[in-house]
Amino acid sequence: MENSSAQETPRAASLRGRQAEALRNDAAIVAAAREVFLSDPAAPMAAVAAAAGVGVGGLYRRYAGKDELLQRVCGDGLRTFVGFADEALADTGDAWAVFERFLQAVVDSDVHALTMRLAGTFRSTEALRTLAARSDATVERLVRRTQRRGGLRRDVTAADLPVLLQQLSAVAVSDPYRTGHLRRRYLRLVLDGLRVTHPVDGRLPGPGPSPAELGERWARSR
Amino acid sequence: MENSSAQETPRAASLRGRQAEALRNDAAIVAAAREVFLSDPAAPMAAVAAAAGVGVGGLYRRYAGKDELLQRVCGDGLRTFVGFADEALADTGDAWAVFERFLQAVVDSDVHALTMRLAGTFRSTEALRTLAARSDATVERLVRRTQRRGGLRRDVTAADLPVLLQQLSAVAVSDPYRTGHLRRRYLRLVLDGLRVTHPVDGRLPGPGPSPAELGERWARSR
DNA sequence: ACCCTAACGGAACAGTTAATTCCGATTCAC
DNA sequence: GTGAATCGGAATTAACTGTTCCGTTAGGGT
Repeated sequence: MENSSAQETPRAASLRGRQAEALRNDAAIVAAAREVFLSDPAAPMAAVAAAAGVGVGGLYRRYAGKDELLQRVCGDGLRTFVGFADEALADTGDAWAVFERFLQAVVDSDVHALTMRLAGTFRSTEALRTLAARSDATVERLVRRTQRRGGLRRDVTAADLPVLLQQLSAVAVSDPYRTGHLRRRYLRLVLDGLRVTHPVDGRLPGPGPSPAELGERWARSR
Repeated sequence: MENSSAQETPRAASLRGRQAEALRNDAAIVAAAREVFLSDPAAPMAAVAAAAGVGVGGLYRRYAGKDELLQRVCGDGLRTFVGFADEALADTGDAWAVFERFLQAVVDSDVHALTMRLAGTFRSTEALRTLAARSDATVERLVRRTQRRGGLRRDVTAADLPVLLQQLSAVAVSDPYRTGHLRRRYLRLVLDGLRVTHPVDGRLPGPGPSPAELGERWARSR
């Protein structure tokens, strides 16, 4: 939806005619790419073009190749994610409620499915990795705060969150609307497992995911 | 591991020489297929052959095509799953403990990952669908019993289980051993969310997955 | 009105991947 | 020693998909 990273967007002023079409296409392409790659991370460029109502030529005029398009989409997703996290951290209301809303927002916006399912699909960039690192740091702080003041169980780590989100994003049916509903359903279940008002029988077994294990997904591929 | 459905296995008696090799290959192929397709449902036949230490020719001597091999592996998995479910249902011990062990076993044996990740990959068969139906019925009974006598929260349905298992099977790192550990970790989390000794704030939102939604996965493809 | 040019759509090209077939070599059974 | 069963893997064939190329179109400046 939004275009945080101006891809050399020409002065956003309202243009008309051919240039207006170009601008519309810019938006359509990113939106289409987001949607298409979301439902199939390995989708062909032609599928993106079709979804955007554009010829493949139009794609290549803007992006040097598939990698670049993927990086753009993935970067947008990561930025949105970090946005949610920052927002949550800035919210000093009830810690647990904030935490819940944060996950809710991430799940609803599908950002995580996007970012994670795409990682490993294309050559990552330094910028992307930096962004990911910042993301991790923010989540880390959020988790700690929620443990301290929000009743989040102590035996989960920040590294568990990406994995939990990844699991949630594995829930998918053909109807995107229903998919959203179902994900919310399982998120609630997970949240109930995460908040331990009354200590349950066992600590979570084994250590959580290590940075290396999470990092596997960001390894450069190809 | 086991070979419930005798694939016209020649009288299991100990043969020797060439036929012994053939028999060994039979086993190696199924085992290799299981392992390979587990880590990559779209793996090429050549990968299975290599893992089995057999030429591709050997594969095609036994299975008419990839579909048939996939059906075999998938069927084996489903049967194992049903086995666990039956076993659980027959166990009249502490209902919750039995339920926990059941999920534990399913997750550990990776059956579900196998069955679900493969569904949709190949042309299903009537036999497979029948087996799936029986599986559903058994799980349904198990869930109801656990709700009645084991403290399983009332707002989950039997249809939630496949989805939860699917989510768990989305947890995967390169090391299969660690993958098992991590899955157990998140299973515990889910279990904590499933058993509600103390009522939590909200009922699970929305209706659970409908049979049709679950069935999508079994739709014939290709 | 009339070109020039930017942008467009999509056909054609080239490289890759993977299912399946085929065949010469191998090895036991008799 | 010979034949039939089995083997391994090269060759074949069919799709698929990223990318390039080019003829067409339509603003917009004069």
